[in-house]
Amino acid sequence: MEAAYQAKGFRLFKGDALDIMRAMPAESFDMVFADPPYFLSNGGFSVHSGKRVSVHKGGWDKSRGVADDMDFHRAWIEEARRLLKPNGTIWISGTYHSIYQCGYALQASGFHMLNDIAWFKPNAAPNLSCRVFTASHETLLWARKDKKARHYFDYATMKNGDWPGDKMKNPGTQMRSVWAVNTPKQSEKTHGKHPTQKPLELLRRIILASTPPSASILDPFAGSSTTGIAAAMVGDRHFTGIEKNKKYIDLSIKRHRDLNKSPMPTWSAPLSTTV
Amino acid sequence: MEAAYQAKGFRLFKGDALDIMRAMPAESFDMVFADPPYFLSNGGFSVHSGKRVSVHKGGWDKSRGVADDMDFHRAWIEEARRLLKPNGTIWISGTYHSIYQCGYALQASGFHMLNDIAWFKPNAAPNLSCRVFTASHETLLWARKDKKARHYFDYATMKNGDWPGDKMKNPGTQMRSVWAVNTPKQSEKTHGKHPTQKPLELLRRIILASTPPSASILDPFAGSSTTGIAAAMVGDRHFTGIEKNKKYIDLSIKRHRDLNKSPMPTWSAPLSTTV
DNA sequence: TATAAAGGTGAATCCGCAC
DNA sequence: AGTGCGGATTCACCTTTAT
Repeated sequence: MEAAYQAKGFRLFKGDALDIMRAMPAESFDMVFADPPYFLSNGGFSVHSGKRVSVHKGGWDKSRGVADDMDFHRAWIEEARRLLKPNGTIWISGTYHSIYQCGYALQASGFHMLNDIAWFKPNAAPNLSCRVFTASHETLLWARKDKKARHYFDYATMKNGDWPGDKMKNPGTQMRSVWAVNTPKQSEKTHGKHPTQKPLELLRRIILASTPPSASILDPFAGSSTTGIAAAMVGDRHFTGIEKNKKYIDLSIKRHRDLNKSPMPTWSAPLSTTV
Repeated sequence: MEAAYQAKGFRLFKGDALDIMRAMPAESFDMVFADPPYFLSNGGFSVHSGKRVSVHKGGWDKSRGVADDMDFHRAWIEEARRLLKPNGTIWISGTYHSIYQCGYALQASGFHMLNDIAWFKPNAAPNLSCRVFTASHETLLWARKDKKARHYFDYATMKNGDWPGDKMKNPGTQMRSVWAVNTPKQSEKTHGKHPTQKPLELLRRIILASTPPSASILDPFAGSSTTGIAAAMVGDRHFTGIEKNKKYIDLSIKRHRDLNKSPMPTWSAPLSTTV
């Protein structure tokens, strides 16, 4: 299996997430960050793959769409579990369209939930229908491989670090399960934009919180590789991304090359290494 | 079936939620609010009921506890669905221990998710282990019976109403999916306290948002009946509560009688009826 | 200042099955 | 039968922050 792009601490594979994950050796990663696609079953996205085999044996879903989506989420989550080191952790982001399926699949496949995070987006778009509340947050799940495992958590950096723009974070107190982080500004979109692109600040926080230096990180639905860019900016992390769409592979490569043009890392080292 | 307590717009049934729900006629309620128990399967709480029959046919849960809990949630959620009027809605509250199972069961049984709300608790207890983020929010799911239904939503009151203490709510703008509401203060606990007692302010918001005047509301896990007390304070709502524990039935009755001692309702009528 | 908080960790203990 | 191991449970202790 050949990488579509390979650089120091940063490699990309082009293709189906499940196929490529299955070709990787077990227990390869310290952390997985995944922002899985949703609306698999109805018109919105056509991410159906011929390789998707139905493993859903419950049959009590009244909605075929929900059951199909659940098959998909169970499959990639179990594969991610195989690829994680014993003390590794997984992050999954999503809205209510997919996060309840992912959360249940996570717990059902043996993961032990550590936190669910409400990522509050102060600059989210208003609701136009005026029939529901304005969706202004997204959920992040954080879990370890099983109840007994010992995960990494940089408590000191989370508590004492600098978290620009987060009005919810009281300096010098514990970081809570609600984070206020704006969605990417125009300055982060100069290369073009993936539809669900995450802010670098969000990934910075996730990487610093849950991975030690030299950790290896997998993002099976990499998009424009915000996870990898954030890892490179934090420094001393090994990123592996999988992305099916050539356009986003190219965008990822461009973002990484542009990053390396500027010799100085954008972010300082984790606070905990100096305290 | 006889109510344990009956007053104007407020009645309580004592017993198992599933049993009592099954004895009620279909399409009886405009709204269901439920804060279901969790940790059903392990030692923490002994809420096991001999009546619980395993209907789980999937078998792909690696954890028996997760599968057992899922059986329970599926059963009461399907019963709640039967009891809802066609345009009725359901609210479910929970932490990550149960909310992903509830959310998936909701979607799998045909409900259409309207919102998930992150209820941020600014005064939540700190985390003692220092191994994870401080859990300071709870999730509320809001869904209607199916995709085609037409639900009630008091947009104007949510947008323009007075929401004391919520630093996230910008006056005169749409209400968002993140709410800041403190957990009950001592003044609300004078009668004693249910372990998961919700603040009246939270239920006030839920009732005003999702029920018109004269609506009938069911809370199958009523606890100390915060839902019913809030409904009485909002006014012109019919509350039905189910609670298994005599201690909380008694507490509920006491709260309701004390409320009626004060002749003036605590809250003014919904803003939208006067605007 | 004392208190409360549906807490998390990890070592010790207990239990049940395999050899 | 006795030993050994893995899995499940128990419990003392860790340490924080809003009120």
